[in-house]
Amino acid sequence: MLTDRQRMILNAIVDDYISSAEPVGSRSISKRGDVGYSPATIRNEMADLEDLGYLEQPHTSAGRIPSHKGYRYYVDHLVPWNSAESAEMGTIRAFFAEKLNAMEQVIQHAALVLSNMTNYTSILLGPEVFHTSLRHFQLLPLDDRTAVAIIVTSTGQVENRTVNIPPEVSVSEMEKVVNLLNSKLVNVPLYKLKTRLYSEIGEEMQRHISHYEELMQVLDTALESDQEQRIYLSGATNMLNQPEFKDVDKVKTILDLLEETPTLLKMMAPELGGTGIQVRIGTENNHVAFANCSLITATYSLDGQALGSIGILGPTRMEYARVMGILGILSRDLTAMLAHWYK
Amino acid sequence: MLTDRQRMILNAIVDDYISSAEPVGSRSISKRGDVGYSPATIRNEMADLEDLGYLEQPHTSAGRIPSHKGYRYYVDHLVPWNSAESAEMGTIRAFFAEKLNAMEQVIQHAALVLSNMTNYTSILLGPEVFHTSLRHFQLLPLDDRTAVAIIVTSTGQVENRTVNIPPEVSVSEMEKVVNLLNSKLVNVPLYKLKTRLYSEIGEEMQRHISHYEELMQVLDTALESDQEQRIYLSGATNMLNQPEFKDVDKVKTILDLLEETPTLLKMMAPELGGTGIQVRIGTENNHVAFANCSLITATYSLDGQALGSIGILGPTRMEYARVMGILGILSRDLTAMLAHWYK
DNA sequence: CGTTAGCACTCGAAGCAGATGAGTGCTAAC
DNA sequence: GTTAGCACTCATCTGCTTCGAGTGCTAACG
Repeated sequence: MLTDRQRMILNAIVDDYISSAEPVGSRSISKRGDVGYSPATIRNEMADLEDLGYLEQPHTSAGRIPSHKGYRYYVDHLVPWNSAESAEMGTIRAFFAEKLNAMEQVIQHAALVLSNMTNYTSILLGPEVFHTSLRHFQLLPLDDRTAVAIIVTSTGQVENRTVNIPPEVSVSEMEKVVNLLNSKLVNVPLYKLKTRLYSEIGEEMQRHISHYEELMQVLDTALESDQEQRIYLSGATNMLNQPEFKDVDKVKTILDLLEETPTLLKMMAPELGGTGIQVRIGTENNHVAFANCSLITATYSLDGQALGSIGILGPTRMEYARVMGILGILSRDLTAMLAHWYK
Repeated sequence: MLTDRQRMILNAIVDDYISSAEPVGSRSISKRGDVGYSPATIRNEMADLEDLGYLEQPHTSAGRIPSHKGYRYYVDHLVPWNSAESAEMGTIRAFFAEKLNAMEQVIQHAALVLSNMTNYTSILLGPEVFHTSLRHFQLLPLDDRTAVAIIVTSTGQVENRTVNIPPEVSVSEMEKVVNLLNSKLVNVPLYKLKTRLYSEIGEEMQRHISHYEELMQVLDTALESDQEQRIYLSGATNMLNQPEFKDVDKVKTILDLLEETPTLLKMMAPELGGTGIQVRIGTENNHVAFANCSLITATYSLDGQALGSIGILGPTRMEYARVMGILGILSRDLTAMLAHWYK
């Protein structure tokens, strides 16, 4: 719908604004050289672009800045898509070179690397409990009344929970039960554990075990899956580097939001059909506090099914191209790594 | 060294400044009522206090604000010591009412409660590895090449580490070793584990076990104690509420420092002889960035030996009385809880 | 002699006026 | 279709003034 020249100018404006954070005027676009027109011509086009809603003017005699619609167009049509062989590649690959074992560590480290590379805030969502399964279950007695329930998942995570053991239950009985669980529940997805516990094992347990009720209660709390999905944040204070957040109040509302796990979860939850890289600009994140922020997310997956997501939060004036490139590489590599993990 | 009246006035000034964050003038002190003198008299005393170094003037015709020395005097001699039965007590006790099991959870929760109650930043240092001992050791095989080493400590913490098992070592051998470890190393302090491993068990193992070298290597990484002591931060963004930190740059350096674990460790490390509540004002924290901050810390202990510490970081203009009261109560209760924990 | 009233003085904060200049929109010429 | 020229706008900067909170000093008071 836009002419080539309009696209070119819009592109130049967004680029300029991204790096300068100042409204950009017709003269500075003209001087850049890559748009070979005089300021006047550019002014005309800018006026048109403003009418079409791609640009905004903070006030009459200031330069133009991209509107949300402008950013959207930029992201959808103009981003220089140099995902191929970027300089970033090296850093990311180097990060994978360190041998890291448990999935959790990988994710945590990735968050750090991301925020350092981009100077924005990175948000990583751990592999969903949804798709991980039980690899091993164990009860370690601490004393005669308490024990630690240990759940090892297929991604190598180890979760533990302290449980109270009712006095009536004997150690040998506990052992029997644990063996039963390990033989029957291994490879069952975590979120199905509790239902399977009742449906498949209940009957058998009732036959062999006294104090069925009490034991079930213990197991129930033991298998309580760590509902709060792991979220890893890194570089939250990078927000403070951005000139648009030099107002403490604004930044405070954002940082406060970042401490609320549920909000983050909602934001980061992988879109249903959404594969590839998603960009949500300004109000597209459904939160007023993020009106001046953009969130770029990608998912990593196994067998084509999204397992978790990685994201970068920054100002709407964000280095979309670079960040999208980095996220693309990282999500691909994470996916590859997962596949390898499962052999 | 100060006269009663000077003390009274200093106290009034600090109190006023703590709640208003504005330089306080002679008139406002006089109007408060609790100092029954005219502004002129108070002015004279203020001039003296300034000469003595307890007060400062931001500029000639502004009110006075307490100097570091003034805060120090206030904290040492003037803080209304109402630790007895404060309203805070309820909140803290309520927090302990929830039954919480593992030490780790308790600490984490305490950090949250502290920052919420005070509106400052809370920093908690977990129980030192130094004084916790091994309660149980376990190796869970994941597949034929890897296993999870699980260490349960006397404080109920569960640490886990993934280790690679050399192909030459058989499962039954591993079991033998684990049993040996459990029979010999339980109740040994964590930091002594590795030396004990070599001194006491090495010999015996060499007799019964083939592939001694390889196994030792596995155990060595498995017992590697989680060097980085656990630090729990809460309410870091509360810093942004303080008017003295409305300048983004200042707050950024502080928040950045708070993300550096080593720095925090150094700051929070329990003082050697120091028992009770410690207050470090401004530059007494050895960090320029904390020049405008005060850190109040207390320790919790077992058998008279400090295990960890709890602290509140806020502006030098801080509600010392309240915070010190809260920290006092909480540290006492944590200590009591620990004693109970060990029975 | 300690306390207080009075007063001149200081100095930052707030408000205002004019200058500056980046940037625009429009018109007319190329 | 493009561009040069020009009048116009408006945020920002600067210097100036005013205002007032607060001081220090002196002298008077009980």
